[in-house]
Amino acid sequence: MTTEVKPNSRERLLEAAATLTYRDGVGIGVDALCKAAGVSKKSLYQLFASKDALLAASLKEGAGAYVAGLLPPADDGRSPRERILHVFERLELQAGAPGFQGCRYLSVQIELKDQRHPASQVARRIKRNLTTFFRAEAERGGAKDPDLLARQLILVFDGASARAGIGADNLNGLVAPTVATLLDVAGLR
Amino acid sequence: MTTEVKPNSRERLLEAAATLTYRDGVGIGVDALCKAAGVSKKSLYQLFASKDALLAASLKEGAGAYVAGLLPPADDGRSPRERILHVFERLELQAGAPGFQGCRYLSVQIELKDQRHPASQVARRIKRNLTTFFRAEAERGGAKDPDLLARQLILVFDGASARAGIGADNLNGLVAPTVATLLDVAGLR
DNA sequence: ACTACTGTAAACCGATCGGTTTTCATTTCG
DNA sequence: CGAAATGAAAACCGATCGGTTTACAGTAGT
Repeated sequence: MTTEVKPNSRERLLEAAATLTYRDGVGIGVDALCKAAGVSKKSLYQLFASKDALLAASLKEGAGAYVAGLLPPADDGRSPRERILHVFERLELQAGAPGFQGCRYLSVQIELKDQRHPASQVARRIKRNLTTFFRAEAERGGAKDPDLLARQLILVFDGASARAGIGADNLNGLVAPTVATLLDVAGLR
Repeated sequence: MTTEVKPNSRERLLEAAATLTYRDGVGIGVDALCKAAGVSKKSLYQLFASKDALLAASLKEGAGAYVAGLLPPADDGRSPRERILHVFERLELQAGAPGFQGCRYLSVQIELKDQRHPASQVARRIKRNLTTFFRAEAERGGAKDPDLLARQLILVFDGASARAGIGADNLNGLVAPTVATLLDVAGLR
C-alpha cells in the first residue's frame, strides 16, 4: 500500500489549500488554511517556504489526480476521436457537480495575473500537458492540422469550463456537438 | 458636446477602478484607487456606497465603450456571418495589444466567485448582451439552431479571450478558422 | 524519570485591508 | 472681505494580511 490512512500535516495542508483556494480564491488567508488543515502556522512554515510555495505545491501534487480523472486510460482500445471526446464527457460531468467553479488551473492563472508566480507556472505546465494529449491524439487520428485541432480543443475546454464555472452555461448539448464538429472538419473519423 | 474636457472625481474614480482592477485584480485596495484617481477616500465614499459599488459602477459604465469597440455598427450592410466574424477580429486585435489580460468581465466573475456580488451581476448582464447579439445574427443568418450557435460563439469568445489573457495562446490563425467552421456547420453562408 | 524532540495554540510583528473622521487649504459666493 | 462649501491629506478604527516567535503539552528514546 502506498496510500496513507492517516494523512500527515503536509498532506492535510495541501488538501486544505486545494479545497479553500478553489472555493474562495487564492486570496484566502494562511490562518484559514491552517485552521482547516488542523496545523499550526509554525508547521506550515517549516514544511513550505511561503504561502505561494504551498499553493504551487498543492496545484502540482493535485495534478496527477486531476488529469487521471480527465484523461482516458493510456492505450485503451479506443480511437483518438473517442479518447478526445472522453475528456469532454468528463468535463461535462464535473461541470454538473455541485461546487464546480471551473478549471482550477485556469482560475489560478487569472486570479494571480502574474505569469511568473510559481503557482501560475505550475498551472501552465498542467494545461500544456492537456494540450499535448490533444495534439498527440489529433496526430494519431490523422488530423489535417494536428496543432490547430489541439489548440481548438483546449480553447473549447477552457471556454466551456470557464462558462460553466461562472454559472453562465450548463454545457448541456453544447460541448459534445461542438467538439464533434471540430473533429469532423479536422478529418478525425 | 457630451464629453467632459475635465473629468470630475466620479469619472476619475471609475477610470482608475477600471484600469487598476483589470491590471491587478479586484483585490486592489481603495487607497491605491484613490491615489491613482487623485481623489480622497472621503470623496470616494460620498460618491459610492462601498468599494464593491464603485467596482460595479465602473464595469457598468465602461460597458458601453466595451461593446461598441467589439460589435459592428448597427445595420451596417454586412451579412450576419461578417458581423459575427467582426467581433472575433476585434477580439484578436485586443488580444495582441500589450497589457491584454483577457475579458475583464469574465475575469471579474472568476475572481469574485460569488455570483451575487453586484459587480458579478453587472458582468453577467454584459456577457448576456453579447450572447444576445450572436443569437440575433445567427437567427438572421438562417442558422439551423441559433441558440446552439450563439452558445458556441460565446464559448469560443470566452475561451479565446481567457487563453490569450493568460498568455497561453496568441490566437493567430486560431479564432477565425474555428468560428468559420462553426458558422459553416450551422449553415450560415 | 529525565532529556530531546515534535507540533499546536497563541501572542506578536509590521503592513495593509475597507471604511470613517478630522484637519486644513482652497474655492465659491454673498 | 468674510462665510460657507468643497475636497485632498492624513490620522484613525478594528480587522486581517503573510510571517515569526514564544510557550507549552505530548511523546519518544534512553
